[in-house]
Amino acid sequence: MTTDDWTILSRAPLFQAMGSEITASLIGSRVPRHYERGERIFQQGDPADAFFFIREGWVKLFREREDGREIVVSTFTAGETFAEAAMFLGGRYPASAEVVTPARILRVEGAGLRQAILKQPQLALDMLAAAFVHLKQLVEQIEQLKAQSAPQRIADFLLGQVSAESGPAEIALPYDKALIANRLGMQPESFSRALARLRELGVTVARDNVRMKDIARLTEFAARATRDD
Amino acid sequence: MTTDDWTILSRAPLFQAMGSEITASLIGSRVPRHYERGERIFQQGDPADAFFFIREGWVKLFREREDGREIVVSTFTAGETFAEAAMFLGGRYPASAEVVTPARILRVEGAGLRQAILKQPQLALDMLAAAFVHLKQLVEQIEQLKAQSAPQRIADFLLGQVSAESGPAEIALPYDKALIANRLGMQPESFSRALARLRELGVTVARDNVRMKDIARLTEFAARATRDD
DNA sequence: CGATCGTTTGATTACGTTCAATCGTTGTGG
DNA sequence: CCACAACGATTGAACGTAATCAAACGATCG
Repeated sequence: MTTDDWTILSRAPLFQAMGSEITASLIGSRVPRHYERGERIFQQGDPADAFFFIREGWVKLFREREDGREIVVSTFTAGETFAEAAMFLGGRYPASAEVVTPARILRVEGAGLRQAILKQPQLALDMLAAAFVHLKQLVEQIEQLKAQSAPQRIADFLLGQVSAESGPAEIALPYDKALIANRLGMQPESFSRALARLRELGVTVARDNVRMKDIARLTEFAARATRDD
Repeated sequence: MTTDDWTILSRAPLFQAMGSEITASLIGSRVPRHYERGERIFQQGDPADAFFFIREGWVKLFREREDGREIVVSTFTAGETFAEAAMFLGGRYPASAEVVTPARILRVEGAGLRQAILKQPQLALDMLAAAFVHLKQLVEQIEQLKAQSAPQRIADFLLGQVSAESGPAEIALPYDKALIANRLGMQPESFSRALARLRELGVTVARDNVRMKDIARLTEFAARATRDD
């Protein structure tokens, strides 16, 4: 691992909580592995014996249904850890994970971590905090799905990619539009059309480049009920 | 608290993990309070300084939107605890809770618990387990919302109320149909119609009484894609 | 240059929402 | 005790949104 790798890694809440010695002993001489787009990291039902840190790229977490469809539950990117909770309990992964862009990902075995916790209870609190963050995100996603129309969900998604709270902004879509569509619970065709309809609110799209003229207006639109414009 | 109260309470995973001494010291001489239908337990944004154990009745957990609509995120019933994670981190409740049937609920202050954890790290692991269970449930709900039609979600809900895996079953709906509808992400009218359409699969409804002729068939229906019957 | 993949566009359909009216039950007050 | 509100649930009709099926487009890659 390069110094850069370490810097970014130690910024992740979980590693920050662990402190550098424990982190170092946990990771040892392991380095992030390169993944190609489309590679599986783990499969729904596999024994959950490790969690992951993303150094670069994007990962999708999804459920596989009997009928073959995939339902994207969440996406993660550089600087984030995922599957900590599942690993931690030593059960089985409740979903599958796959790389959606070229990526570098560090796999961290869970065995050591479980021991570390018994020695340093504060660590458990931090893991709980991480789990709670995911929990809140899922609750918000449920609210989104139940209460917002397709264009509103897209607006929310776009707003999640910007830091400013008003004024204009320009971003690059992080991954395939079809994947965004799935994440937001709609078909790619619906995504395309709904995104086009956001033009009325000052959103212009060229390839994966999205320009928003007025963040505040978009925020307003995402929050309000469908019935009023 | 009666002996019955204690029996049921100590069956909850969280209390089971704590052991009887810690549980006793945490609860002291507190007793479950009676709540009327419609009473608020806490409000989205309140400081999360306690969690709750349901001795009797049903509780809904919901988000309140700017436009006044309520989005039900989850429901809980006798023998279950809720809001542990939020309380535990000492932040604020991310949703509101309200009693939907006459109920008896025990409020447990969080301050003591946080201290107990630092003394008994295993407890943190158990709390993490509880959080993970909720996490899985939310993931499943997201899958439901994204992948299943209204009748399928109702079928899933009904199946969640029965213990058997095949054969016939008869249950009472636990609370208002309008609330079930909201929980499943649809309008009461849609619920009514969708439930009626389940008649073809051997589901007959009279008031809040639901009789299912063939659990296995219903399970099959809930899992398969909408396109095929 | 042709093949492939991701995206867009078009036409049609189906599902669920919305608005509205009705029905049945429960509970209340005259 | 009955009449009548009040509420939950159902039913009907019209509408709207998104899904589906199908085709075309554009960029990328071999």
